[in-house]
Amino acid sequence: MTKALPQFISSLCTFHLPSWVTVMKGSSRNKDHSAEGEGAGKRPKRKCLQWHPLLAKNLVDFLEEEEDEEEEEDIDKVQLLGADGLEQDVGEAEDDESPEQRARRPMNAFLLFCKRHRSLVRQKHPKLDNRGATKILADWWAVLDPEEKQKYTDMAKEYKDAFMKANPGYKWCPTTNKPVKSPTPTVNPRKKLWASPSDSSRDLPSPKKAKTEEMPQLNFGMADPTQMGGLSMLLLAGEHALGTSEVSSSTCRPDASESPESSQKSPLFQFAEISSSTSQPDAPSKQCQASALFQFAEISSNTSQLGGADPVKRCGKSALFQLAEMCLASEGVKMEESKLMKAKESDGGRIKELEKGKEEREIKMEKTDEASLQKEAEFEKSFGENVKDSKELRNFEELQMDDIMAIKMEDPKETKKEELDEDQKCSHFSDFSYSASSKIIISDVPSRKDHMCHPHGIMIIEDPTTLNKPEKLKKKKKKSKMDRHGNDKSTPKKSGKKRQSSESDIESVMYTIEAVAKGDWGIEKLGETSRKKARTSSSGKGNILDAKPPKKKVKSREKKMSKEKSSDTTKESRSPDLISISTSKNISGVVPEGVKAEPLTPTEVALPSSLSGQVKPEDSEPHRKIETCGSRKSERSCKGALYKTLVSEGMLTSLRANVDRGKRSSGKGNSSDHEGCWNEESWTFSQSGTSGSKKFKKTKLKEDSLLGSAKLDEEFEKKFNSLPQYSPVTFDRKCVSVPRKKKKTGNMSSEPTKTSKGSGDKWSNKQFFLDAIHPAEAIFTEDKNTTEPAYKVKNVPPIPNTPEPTATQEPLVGSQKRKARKTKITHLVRTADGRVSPAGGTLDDKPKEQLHRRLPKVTETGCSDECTHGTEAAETRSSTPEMPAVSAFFSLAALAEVAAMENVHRGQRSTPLTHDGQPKEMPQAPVLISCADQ
DNA sequence: CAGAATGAAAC
DNA sequence: GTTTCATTCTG
Repeated sequence: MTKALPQFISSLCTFHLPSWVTVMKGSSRNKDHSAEGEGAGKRPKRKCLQWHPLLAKNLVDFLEEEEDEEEEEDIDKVQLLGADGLEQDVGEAEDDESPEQRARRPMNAFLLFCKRHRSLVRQKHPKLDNRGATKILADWWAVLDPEEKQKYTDMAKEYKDAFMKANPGYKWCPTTNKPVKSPTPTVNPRKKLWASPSDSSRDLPSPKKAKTEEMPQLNFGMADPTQMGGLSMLLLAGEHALGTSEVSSSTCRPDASESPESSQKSPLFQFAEISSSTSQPDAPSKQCQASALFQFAEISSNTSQLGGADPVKRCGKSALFQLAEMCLASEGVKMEESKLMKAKESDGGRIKELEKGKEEREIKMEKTDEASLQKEAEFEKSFGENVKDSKELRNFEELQMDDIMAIKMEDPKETKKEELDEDQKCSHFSDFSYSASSKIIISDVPSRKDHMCHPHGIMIIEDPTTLNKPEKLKKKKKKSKMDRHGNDKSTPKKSGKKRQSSESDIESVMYTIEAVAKGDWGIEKLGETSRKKARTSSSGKGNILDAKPPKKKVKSREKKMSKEKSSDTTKESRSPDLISISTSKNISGVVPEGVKAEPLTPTEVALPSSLSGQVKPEDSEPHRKIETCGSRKSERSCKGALYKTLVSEGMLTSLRANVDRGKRSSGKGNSSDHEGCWNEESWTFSQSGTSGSKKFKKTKLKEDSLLGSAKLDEEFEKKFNSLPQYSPVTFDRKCVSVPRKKKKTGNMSSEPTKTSKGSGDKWSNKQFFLDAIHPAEAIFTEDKNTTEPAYKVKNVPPIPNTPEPTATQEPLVGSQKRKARKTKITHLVRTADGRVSPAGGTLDDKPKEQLHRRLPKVTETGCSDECTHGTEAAETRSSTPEMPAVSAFFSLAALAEVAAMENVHRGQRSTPLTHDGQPKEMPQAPVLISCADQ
């Protein structure tokens, strides 16, 4: 059972929203979903948070129920489930179910590495089975640069520490005692759940925890408020969501504020602490921890349980939640802004940016006031109505969510109507979104600097290289911006600043966005952007692509809104970027004058909506609806918007997931093109993470977006994502002579097959290709190919690794025996193939030496997605910087993916692989272009 | 479900 | 020193 459940869960996770949605509809069935979503038919994998016991449980419950009733009112079920799950999680957390739930022991460095690179390996060697892949991974690991390795080791340690904190009593494995899981512990003090705060809290006191060392360090106390940024943001968001009451005081963060010590600790720690600390307060604490799915469920359920639900909301991670918040955002905007301001200030955010942000804020504020007032009024009304309908929904968010859900549930008709409504909604949304965007911008800027906010963004925080980000952004947007600039210049105030420095670029972008936002907000000004969008969209052939982009935009906007509040999920992060991008694109693409403020008429506003609507026939009507938008419709529209957003997102997530999976599957099976493309993409995504900034990988993104999983989870993921991912090429290179064979492990005798396989692989192809190009140092070049630009730089930092490290590394420890044995053997083999290294001794000397050259991180390769942008991104690359821009990339990447997907479906693919190593880029690029330009 | 890998913990 | 188990999935 347990296993099955986990997979199931995992599958859900993968699908996330989409799956959810489907489920909602009733189609569902996990398995089926997997099939659908995955397309390739791969198994659902569970990426999500397997290790999260709670999640598992919840999910399971959730799933089960869904399965059972599926169609019925999801909400109800969800509620039930949610309630159960939550309660259990929270309350029971500890003993809880014991067996299955026991937290999984934290992964060690190698496992992390494997997790992160397995996909790559698989891509490279589609034919290999996991075992083979594992072997290769082991080879890579062996070759991996000490420094790089250290990263993983550190991460593992951190992870472990956090884990331990969360589950003080956790015992790894009772070696002999198998009962470890539930039984032994009787109550098991250790729940192992990351999230379960209660547990931790409880556990902490009593237990000494396995390792005192860790314990002492970690105090429950929260990090400093300032540093807490992210958390504070979350909290705020949550509060905001809840009642929006006076969060201001909370800025610092409600409960857990305490130990400053933790401040320095890694986010994971903090989260752990927080979670633990939170646990005490109440049930609410769980919220955070609750899995995204769970949250969703709850939300969908309407928050049937007010109390229980609340907590969840706070987390606000879930996309839905955020979306809901978006709607509410209008209200909260002011509040948030003030908060943000505080937070930012406290953080000591950027001066310039802050200033700008302030200015913007002010502007917003003004406009916002007006717009917000109206909107608020509408929303309130809608909410009120909804409340009635929905019953007891306290939170607007919940309400909205419910509505959405309900909508989905209700009927196709409804959906259609909603769609229509959406148009109206769109108009509203556009406004909101704009406002949101403006806010977002602000928040983003500071956030980057700060550390905080975005859950994912956190990663970014640390990196000082905010500059890089800007650069990336610049580059990415430059194109569009370039155009804009001309226009923008015309824009008032800030124009001067914008360009001046790289930062200025970002700023400029922001600016443009803001300007747009302003325009939107200020009805007076009218959304220039909206117009633009409309045009763009209109201009768009109305093709699917076109249609999607608009959606995305909408989403992004919405997300932005949400961000403000929650500033959480990766999605959000993306969305902002996307938004910005989209906006920029739009702007550029659209009329230059747009910026200039021409009053938008409602109709125009409608246009965007129409865009979205284009897909459907009803587009024409939007205008009318706009009029109606007033009360209910606004709400409905909102819902619809949310719904769409969700769907779209879900689509994205699913697409990504598919892509990921698809790569594998496809890779195996067929089209090299796709594979290449996908692979690269995946890389890219992963790559972005490398820098340490948070990059989102597809998977993670997926996860994040949908789940908004527990903070810890998120943190973990973020961190995990941040871990550098190396391109296979690198390894190959490192290994070069030796390596490949190694990989094959079987090598001589056994497995030529692998090699042969490898050759077959895309990668191999690429490599070959690369090799051809740059025989000697293909590696770097390879990267280049993929990403072209940046790699080198990274690589450059050559590290003089001396052979020593190798030797030093060698020190086998622990399981060394096995290792030694195996390794020796392996090595021998390897040596045989390539060079002979001392059989016994340092096996890897050679490889290591080679390795020493650092592996270029794959990071940027992903950029390729966006082609144009890609290069830019690559630039960012070099130092594993924070890659703030990454998010943007990501978003772009996501878009690209989607586009690619579509293209694929269409069959348009540009010739993929044919080109050098850029297969993926190629295809994507066109797509992007289309999207962007159009 | 076994199994490939590594690492860490618990015996 | 040995045994478990963590992740990932194919066969």
